[in-house]
Amino acid sequence: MTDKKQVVTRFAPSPTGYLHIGGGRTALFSWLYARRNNGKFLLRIEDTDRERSTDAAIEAIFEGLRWLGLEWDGEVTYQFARQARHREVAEELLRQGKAYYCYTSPQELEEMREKAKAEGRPIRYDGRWRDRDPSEAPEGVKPVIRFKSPNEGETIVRDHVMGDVRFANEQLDDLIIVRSDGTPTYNLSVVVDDHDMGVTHIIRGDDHLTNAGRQSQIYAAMGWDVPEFAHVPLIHGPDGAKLSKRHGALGVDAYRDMGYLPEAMRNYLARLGWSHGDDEIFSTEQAIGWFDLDHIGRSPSRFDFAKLENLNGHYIREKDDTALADETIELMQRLGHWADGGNFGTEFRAKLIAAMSGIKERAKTLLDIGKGAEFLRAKRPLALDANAAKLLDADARALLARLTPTLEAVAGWAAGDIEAAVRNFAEAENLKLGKVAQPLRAAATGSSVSPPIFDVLATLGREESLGRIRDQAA
RNA sequence: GUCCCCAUCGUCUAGUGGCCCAGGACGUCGCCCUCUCACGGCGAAAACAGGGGUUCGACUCCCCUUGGGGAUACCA
Repeated sequence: MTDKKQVVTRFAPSPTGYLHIGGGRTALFSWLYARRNNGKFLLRIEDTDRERSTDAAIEAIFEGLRWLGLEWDGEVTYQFARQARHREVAEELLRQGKAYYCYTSPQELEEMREKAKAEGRPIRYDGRWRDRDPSEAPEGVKPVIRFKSPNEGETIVRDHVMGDVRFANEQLDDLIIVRSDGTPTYNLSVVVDDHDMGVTHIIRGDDHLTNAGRQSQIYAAMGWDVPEFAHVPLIHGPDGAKLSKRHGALGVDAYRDMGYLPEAMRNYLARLGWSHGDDEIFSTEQAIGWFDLDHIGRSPSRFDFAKLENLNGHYIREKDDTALADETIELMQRLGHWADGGNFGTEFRAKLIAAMSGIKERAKTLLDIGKGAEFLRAKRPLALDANAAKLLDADARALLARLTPTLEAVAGWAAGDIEAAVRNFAEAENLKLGKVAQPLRAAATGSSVSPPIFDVLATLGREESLGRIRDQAA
């Protein structure tokens, strides 16, 4: 017990679609656990289903992990490429009498299931070839190889999340480890790969919990050490049903496109199903320092956008203005929202950065920042939204006309200069500041909502500001 | 059908027999701040699924019921 092996975790997605949020979280947990223990975090692509695996999906998985900031160690392992090794193990099992050829046809299997179902008996293979002599093999039938699993006793999966899970061995039938076409199946491949890769801790979705029992038996048959297991409950949708593609399960790329920050995603995902006391907001470094398997919850959780948004808003407010500006421009352009030929030159970027502290204060996502920055891109004469139009009634326009000379006379154009002038004006007119500020805001931004109006005017610049105000004055 | 897992506010969760007539966070609702909206501050409503045990004492341990979820493939 003294020579503790280095911790090795892995993330093993099958490339049949984008990297969904549940996968992202398991990857995060595995990554955190490896980093926490100065171990390695490996990536294995389970591409043995040749029909459904695609290169695009593999790329999406890489992209998703990179965006989440989950760098894996070493080379990526492709399971399909290791077929020969998997078959080798199957043959070893065969040699040791721990596996056997089974000539049962799919039709027979089907009948077996029908019958079992009709009689209300458990649906599983009856082991008809388990002890039969190979000489009885029918002509021309390509056999599968089945694992000879113990019939008596029980298999215990010691799970860090679920505790000890016991399976009666009679429940576990002899599973196929090599198909009739000679290709190995999942349960064999995972065991061989995890063993060969030196994986010490398997952290994965709890839909694999029953597999863990079967896999434990294979480890035992080969005389290999069984790794530590941690089966994490799945994430459900807002309606409580399993988060699936039909249920609006989204790829991590979708979250990026919605303007969420990776640091916020990491924080949110870490907190979803895992806890460190009452801590809600913590950095990735803290998560690495704190992460453990014992505080992963056992019950499934639901994905809550409202909380993610709140967290994202927090990280946006914390983030550097320049970085935020650049990321927003990148996102808006990639999404085609700002592809209208509007200026994205250094001038716009500078204005965006200057206005950022005010804009990010009221943004929950990068998309919100984009929206909040519209007033910087707007061209005269400004289009007014409904609220702004309502604000700019005849009285307000007259007020702006009276205000204009005051503004023209402002010496500097810093927010403080403008504010002082406007406050004096309001006082002279015997008006509350709001009565002047709102029409001003409507004229300057075309909206009833914006960052503090004097900041807005300052970043807009003297000429542009006065122009916009004159446009609405009457 | 069979097997396995789960069950605290609407949601994420703290809680590992007495510190809990249950704490935090998001959301919701008030109030304050205020040039709008936000941010921020203060406050409120809001939960131990039900029933049996065990115990001097159960949110915490055991059993049952109910309700969710997962697995039962020559998919992974």
